[in-house]
Amino acid sequence: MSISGAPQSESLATPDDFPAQYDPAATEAAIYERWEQAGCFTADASRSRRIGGDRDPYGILMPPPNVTAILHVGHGLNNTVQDVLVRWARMKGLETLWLPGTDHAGIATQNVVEKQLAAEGLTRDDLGREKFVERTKAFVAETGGVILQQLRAIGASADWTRTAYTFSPELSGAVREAFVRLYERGLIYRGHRVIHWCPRCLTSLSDEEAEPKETAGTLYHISYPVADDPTRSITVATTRPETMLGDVAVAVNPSDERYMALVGKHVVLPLLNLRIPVIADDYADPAFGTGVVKITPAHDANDFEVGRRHSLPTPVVIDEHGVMGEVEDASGRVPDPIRGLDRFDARQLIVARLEDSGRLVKKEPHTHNVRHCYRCDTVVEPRLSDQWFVRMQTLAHPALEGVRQGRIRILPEKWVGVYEHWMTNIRDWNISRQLWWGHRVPVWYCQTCEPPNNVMASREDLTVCPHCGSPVVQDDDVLDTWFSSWLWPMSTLGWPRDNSTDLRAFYPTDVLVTAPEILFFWVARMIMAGYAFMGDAPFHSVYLHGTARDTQNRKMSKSLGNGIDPLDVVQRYGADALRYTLIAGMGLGADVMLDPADLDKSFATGRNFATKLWNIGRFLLMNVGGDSVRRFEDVAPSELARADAWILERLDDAIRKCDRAIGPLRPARGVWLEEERVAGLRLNEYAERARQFVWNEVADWYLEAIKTRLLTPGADQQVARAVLVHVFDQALRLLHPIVPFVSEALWQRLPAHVDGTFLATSSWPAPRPSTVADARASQFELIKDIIDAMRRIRSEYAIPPGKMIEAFVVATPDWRQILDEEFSLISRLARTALAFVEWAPAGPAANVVLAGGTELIVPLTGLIDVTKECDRLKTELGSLEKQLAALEARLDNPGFTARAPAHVVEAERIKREEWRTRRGVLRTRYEGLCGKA
RNA sequence: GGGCGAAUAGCUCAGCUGGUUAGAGCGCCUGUCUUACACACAGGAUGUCGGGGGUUCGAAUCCCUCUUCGCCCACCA
Repeated sequence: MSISGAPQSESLATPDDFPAQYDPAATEAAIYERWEQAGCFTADASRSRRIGGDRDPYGILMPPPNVTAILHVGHGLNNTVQDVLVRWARMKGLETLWLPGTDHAGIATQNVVEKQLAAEGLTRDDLGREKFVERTKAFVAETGGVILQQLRAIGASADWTRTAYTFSPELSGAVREAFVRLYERGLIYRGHRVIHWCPRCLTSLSDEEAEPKETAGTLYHISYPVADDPTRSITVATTRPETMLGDVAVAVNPSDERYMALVGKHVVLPLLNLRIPVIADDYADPAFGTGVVKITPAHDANDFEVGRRHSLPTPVVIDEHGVMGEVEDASGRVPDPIRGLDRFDARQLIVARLEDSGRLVKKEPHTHNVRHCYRCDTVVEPRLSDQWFVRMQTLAHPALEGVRQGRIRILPEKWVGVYEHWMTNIRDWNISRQLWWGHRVPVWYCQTCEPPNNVMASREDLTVCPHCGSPVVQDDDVLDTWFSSWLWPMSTLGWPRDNSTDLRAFYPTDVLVTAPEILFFWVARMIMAGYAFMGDAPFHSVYLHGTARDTQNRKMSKSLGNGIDPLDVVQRYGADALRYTLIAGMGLGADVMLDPADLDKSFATGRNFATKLWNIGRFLLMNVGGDSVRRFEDVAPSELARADAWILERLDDAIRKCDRAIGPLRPARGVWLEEERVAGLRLNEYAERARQFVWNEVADWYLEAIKTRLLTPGADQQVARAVLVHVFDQALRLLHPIVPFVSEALWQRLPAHVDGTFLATSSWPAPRPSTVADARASQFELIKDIIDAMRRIRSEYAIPPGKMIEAFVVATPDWRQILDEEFSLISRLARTALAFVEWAPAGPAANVVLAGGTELIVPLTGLIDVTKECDRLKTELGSLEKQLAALEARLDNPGFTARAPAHVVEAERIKREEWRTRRGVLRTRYEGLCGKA
């Protein structure tokens, strides 16, 4: 079905153009195109109040997916959450910017292109740096950003006119500016130390990029004979025997009495027959292994520190590829059969040799953490090298305070502790990568000048030295991808241009939505950059959502093959079904469980809901059609029927609850107060209340209640139509952020729709000002109760659905009149005729006591077996007695009446009276029917 | 090793500051093609709220402890 084209006069639905099954495939793409063409998602910076406009701004920055990525369910989840918030804010009347973009993803993209080259039998070295970068650029230009197109299919209402890219000229300028500023502040330095190195990607990695994985390894105990006294030896324990070729000492704890006498003496390094000293250092833990630790400064970060403290040499025996060799200061340390071996093969050989020479004392299984490259999973090798580092401690301080003082909140709150712990123990960030794909380190070296003039960080490319005029060369390294990502909230808005309109209009933004995995990689660093460069946090809320998992609780991933393709879901059930299912199934921070093997079941919730919504629209249009409808605003309160009053009250309640679930737009006073700090962002609660309203209140009750009125021409018909259209319009608004497509499709067909207007840019509903409770609304509750009660009784006694029965009502005159007026409604929905009596007739009967003491009596003569009814009454009476006894005991308890809040006690008293009445009724019936108990 | 979190219906989970008879979706059972919807309607069943102890008039909710899972951090070679 196409929503465009058809003039209003023809919008009266026929079964042909309005099938019972909603067909998202025929609807969604066209709607999205119209939104985009109409500029619904384009933010107008000039309207931001911050630069003199008429609206409060609202901003969300899309976590940029890798430029080579294709959409997976994690993206779907992440972007759906953002889209719900953004659409909500937009409807709330804020000038809303959702800024999309991609990340050039240094290692990841380089790996992809290298794989392509490998398929052609080439390496990056065959091409050379320049050509390789050209090729990668071409690859990105050709295939990159597919994911942004895919995001449109799930309805993402991002401002595509502002799409950013971390490697664009603008953002590259920001990267360089940030680097130079930090360099000038002395916060970036060149460090010579042991860092994480990936021997496959041939680059260094930050601590965060080297992921620890628990591994079952072996702890080898090796005996090192004491020099000059071959009868004695000490035993060291290591998991990496191959590094012993680089040993320069063994360390014991200075307080360890076992080895005190040996400190200052030497031991002989097996295999090499090298004399190395025994040193005392606190690093050695007497309780671990043998208490002796071998020191290999070039191949272990801790050993490096020990070596530095004791001025030890740093022989390098493993090269950049993870192959054994005398790389640096290691002359004679790598004997022939070992040289040229891969590190793991070398381990085997060395262990074998130690075994042969009797030096291997013991092998014991040992599980420990081994770090792996986060991009290619290769075991990371600690490597001594020169890298660029950012001093983090000064940057961390304001970012830590920002969270502690409530400028920023992190939800769910359990992550606050994790954040604080990381921030207080923060270590310097290795930002240089030995890659070709990325922002080149903006540092130039002059061969002629003396330090410190020979090293220059510059905003502009340099060719000659500004000091001496000789040619300069640029640093070969590129920057960590995250060094551009951490500037995202600023760089995408135009930083460092101070006069950037977007920056002034939208910084700081509002909510950052992402997965907890990148809390340190990205979120914490963005906060630090925000304070460092803008003097303020980049957002006030961090929403960390869960992960999509399969039925075995495994994270969905490409490598496990247990993923769900969101586009597949969109194609089968529609984007709305995908979105609704994800939102409804996701508590704050909780994981979403989906079954990749049974999409039908996984997405039934969303699909069914979209269909239900569709059918309500279908009902409305079949009844109201193209006829003119009275404006709801023109309907006087006195014209409203009880059902109208009731549904309007439910609508107000739904709006309030949805608003409360989504929460405050931002902190009321700029800083989160204790009571609002955890408020909102409960999107599942919002979805649930909205669903309840539409399904359980509008569809199940209101629609059923007004069917007769809609079919009966007259003034009341017009009232019913007006209320129905109004209520459904409001419901569509309420649901639009979650199910944008079907809601828009239906909204466009509402009788009063003005051509060219969109639900996406219409206003969010507001509850009516709360007034005194409408008595007629609560009267409708009683009618509902009666119908419910009748349905239960009918079902319990297996009365055939078609059979009309009669019930007697004992009620006060007020209620009697109300029920009399609603007779046809009750009789239609409960298939029961009501007769009014002063007291219950004799004979077997079912009865129910309702609000206001109204008693409903259904004679069962001819319908049931008396013995059975006696049993049933007895059981019911029994359980009532029990519950009543407990209730009475509670009310007799002086502690309860004294300490419980008054309204609780009052409620209990009322309940006691109701139950006592009910007990009396049941007893009378029982005695009348079955004799004395 | 340190820190944090979770355990509620067959499954996935709500249940916020302790207070009517603990809820939803999916699944299951019974009935129904009731003129919007069988992707529906009406009704129904199922819970010692992980075990134990404590605080309280009152505990799924607060405290302690145990068990089992999960997450984060950490240089124990």
